[in-house]
Amino acid sequence: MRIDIKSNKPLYEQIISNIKENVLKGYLNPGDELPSIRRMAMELSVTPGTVAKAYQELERTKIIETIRGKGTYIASDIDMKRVDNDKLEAIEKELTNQLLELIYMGMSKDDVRELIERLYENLKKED
Amino acid sequence: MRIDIKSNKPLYEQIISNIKENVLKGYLNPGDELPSIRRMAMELSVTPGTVAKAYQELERTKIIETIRGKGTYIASDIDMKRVDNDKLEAIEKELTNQLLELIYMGMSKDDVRELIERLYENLKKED
Amino acid sequence: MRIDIKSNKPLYEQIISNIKENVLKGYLNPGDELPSIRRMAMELSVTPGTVAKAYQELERTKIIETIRGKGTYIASDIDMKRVDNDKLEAIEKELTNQLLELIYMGMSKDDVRELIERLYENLKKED
Amino acid sequence: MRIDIKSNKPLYEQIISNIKENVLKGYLNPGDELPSIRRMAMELSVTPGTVAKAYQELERTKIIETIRGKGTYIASDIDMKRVDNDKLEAIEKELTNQLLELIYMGMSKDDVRELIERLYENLKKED
DNA sequence: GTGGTCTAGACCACG
DNA sequence: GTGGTCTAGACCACG
Repeated sequence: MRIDIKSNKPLYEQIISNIKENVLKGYLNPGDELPSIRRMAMELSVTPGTVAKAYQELERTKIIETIRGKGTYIASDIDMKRVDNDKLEAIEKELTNQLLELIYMGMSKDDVRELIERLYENLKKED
Repeated sequence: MRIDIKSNKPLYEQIISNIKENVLKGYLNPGDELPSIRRMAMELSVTPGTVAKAYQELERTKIIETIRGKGTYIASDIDMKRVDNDKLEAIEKELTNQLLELIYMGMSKDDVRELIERLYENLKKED
Repeated sequence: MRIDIKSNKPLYEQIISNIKENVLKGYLNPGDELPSIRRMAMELSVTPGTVAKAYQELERTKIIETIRGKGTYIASDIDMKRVDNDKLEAIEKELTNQLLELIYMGMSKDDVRELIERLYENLKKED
Repeated sequence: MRIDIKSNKPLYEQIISNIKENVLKGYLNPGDELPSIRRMAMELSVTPGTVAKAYQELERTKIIETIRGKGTYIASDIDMKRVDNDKLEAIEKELTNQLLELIYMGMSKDDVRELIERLYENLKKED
């Protein structure tokens, strides 16, 4: 698991994306224990507050569960089928902007299709 | 042309996206004059500096041309075929994150494909 | 004689540079008559005020002479040997900045030397 | 580091030139931290916005890297070998104008050569 | 009229 | 603490 300190994407969001990706790929499964906040912070060379923020957000969206005094775990009832319309709309807006950029860089519809396909495949099991 | 004051996306970036989208859809064509900074600022209820920042960014990427003391125009030699590898890489990263979110919302590969197709179509001429 | 409306260099300065260059190359000689302000303005598709400003500046630096009611001429006693220390300092500063940019673009000392040589040659008689 | 408030050169451009010059001379090296926007603004008696504009421009050209919430640093992979043809053309035009001025001040080809040589040397390590 | 720069602040998210 | 965005204005050169 790696973090890019130079990215303009906030560190805590990078941590969230990373964990979600690991769940999706099957590297992390329901019930698996996550490293403690301090341990994870050390591994990534960030402050504990940053990891805490990521964990809180993941807990809020029910991807992980914290058992006080024990540890943090991937939620046992993790459900990937909840649809959040507000969020969907936001993602669509952002996706639209990125498509716009791709088109401005000279990509044809087929190029875009292919790119999406490729990115999608990279996300499913095994990097 | 509208701006969403509540969006977490900076106003000047929204202006940029809007203009790019209008060019792509054919509402704005090479040589067309854009509203002056002050006029656009009034219409959008933002400060002139915010519009100026958007225009300057568009100028740097060669989408518009400004003639000091005269006005701002869609570039006559607008070229959408320049490829910028650094930028492509950044877009791929962001796209990956958005795909991730879509999958978490329960979308199948076909759903994603369909969504992209739909967004793409919305970008081409006529909303 | 051409003017670049898109340049960020003021039009009147472009006119000044153009005339100076023509004198240097021998296309314009002491005593030669320049087009009237209105005529020059039409030829360059600029407003007469812009040409007037250029002529005034050239007159101030003794490169041209205006004889009221007759016309404007290249100064008969044009002297290219006046040294203006303030101006020299200003030019040195700007030159330094441009050298800086060239070095940042990867030019070696020899590359720079060669470039200057080439530009210098282009300035002397015959383009 | 000094700024000339009376110069007709914009303050933020002066800041940019200053930093580039310091990098070239080896006073600033890859990884070095730059003063924060506010600190630099105070030292130069300008507004933070002006320094921010300079830093952003330097970031766009990959000379510095900023880590949001942490600070601004000289790029670790600073690369001076990127060639930008549009920019080169613009610099050549400006250089031509400056050579023109030098010739008008009575400089011979040798004088010009010498001047360039001297300016070039001043740029390399140690003032 | 136009765009460009700048001030003197404010508020924000991130760490 | 840091950088990023934005306001509400000012002044400037150019045309």
